[in-house]
Amino acid sequence: MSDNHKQEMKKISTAVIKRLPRYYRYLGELLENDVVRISSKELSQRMNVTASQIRQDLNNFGGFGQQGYGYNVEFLYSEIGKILGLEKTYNIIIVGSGNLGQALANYIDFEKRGFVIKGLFDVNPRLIGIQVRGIEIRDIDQMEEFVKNNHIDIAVLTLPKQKAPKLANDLADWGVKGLWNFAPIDLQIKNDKVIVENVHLAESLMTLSYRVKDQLE
Amino acid sequence: MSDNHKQEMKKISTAVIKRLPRYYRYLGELLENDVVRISSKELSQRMNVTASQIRQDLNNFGGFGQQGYGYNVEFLYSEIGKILGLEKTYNIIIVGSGNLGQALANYIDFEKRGFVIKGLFDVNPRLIGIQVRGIEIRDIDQMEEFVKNNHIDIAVLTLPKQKAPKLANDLADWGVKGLWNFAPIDLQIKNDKVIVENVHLAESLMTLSYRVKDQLE
DNA sequence: TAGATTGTTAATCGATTAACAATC
DNA sequence: TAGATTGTTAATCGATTAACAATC
Repeated sequence: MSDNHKQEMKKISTAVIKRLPRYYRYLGELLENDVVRISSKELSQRMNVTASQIRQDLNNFGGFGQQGYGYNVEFLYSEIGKILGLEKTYNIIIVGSGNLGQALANYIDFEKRGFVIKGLFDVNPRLIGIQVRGIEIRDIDQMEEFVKNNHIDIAVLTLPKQKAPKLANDLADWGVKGLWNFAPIDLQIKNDKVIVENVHLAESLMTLSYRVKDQLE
Repeated sequence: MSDNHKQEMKKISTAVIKRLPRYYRYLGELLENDVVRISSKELSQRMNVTASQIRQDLNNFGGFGQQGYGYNVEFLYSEIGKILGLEKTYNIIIVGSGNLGQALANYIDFEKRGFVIKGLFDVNPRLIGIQVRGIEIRDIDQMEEFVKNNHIDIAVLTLPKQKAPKLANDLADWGVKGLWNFAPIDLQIKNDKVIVENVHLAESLMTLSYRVKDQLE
């Protein structure tokens, strides 16, 4: 409890939070390779960051290591998992069941981490009724009832940008806590408790072209 | 030329570069709405950033505005497009034609920006031969020849992480300049001229769960 | 105990914001 | 010309790195 309190006191910067999943990934790989302990120095060399940064980042959340020894891989992996909220289960719907929505629905890995896809929705009559991973694509008209009855925590928005703002606000009103937004737009949600995480693929590709353009023959 | 020189002198920070596509998006929307001019102040209010930051960011690349007037929307849009390399054409292949690869292949928007999908590849015999947007999925064995003959600039990696490191290095050897990597791994390419842009979807979802977890009932 | 390595404070570096002279 | 707004320098803020005492 007091630890939790501490967390809420000194606001963790987004820079730190965005590095946590990468630590988690490296620790998972070490775990798979039966590595028992690792020092910040060795991890920093593998990850190409400074040992200082690793220690600073972790100490935002508590002291997970031991002087003279380093960090126990299994313990640290599990602790970072908890920090990231991966010990919980999230009920998810996918809003927009086109190619990208279906691709995400098929990502088995998400389910492993506790993200459970409860429903898929679309407006397109040709998609409605189709099953993806055993889940039927439903008419978006049924979404309000579905969200309210199935305790949906997160909605994945894989739909055209025109439809995103209205639906995002509706979903927030219906009690959804997080939006994973793939539409190329900045959502303004009236309910300011709702968390939005954006994946702007087009923007990612543009930063690539920025760096590639001078290499072209 | 001297402008170009200037650019190469003072290294532009990645923070700036990652903001450019967002400016580009907002300017594109203004353009669609026939807005002719905009001041850094008004743009800053719409985008929820400081006017100072906008002016600083832009002045890394030159003076695109005019005192007392602001910025001409069409001109600035076009200039940022050039900075991002969007006036060029990039030949692309998609390596791994599962759900995500096919979803990206179907993204019409990329083609609009000059990213032209030339080929799709996979190891799975059940996928080979299928057409996506009129492009046949080929056996990955044919990829080397294809890359060398078709002047491929960018490869999209939508394949399992086990296969990514070897193929990434092969592609670099065959002359590919950029890798848009969706595999959950940090690629180490021997040829250090090759640019890697990562889209780690699982990590994005984890930063969402980090922020959502305390909101759960 | 001696050596290793953390947790944490202090120093540095870089990015953001503020201010304002230049100028359209 | 007067008002508006840029481009740019200076000030502030925050994030990263270095250093080291604490301690396993």
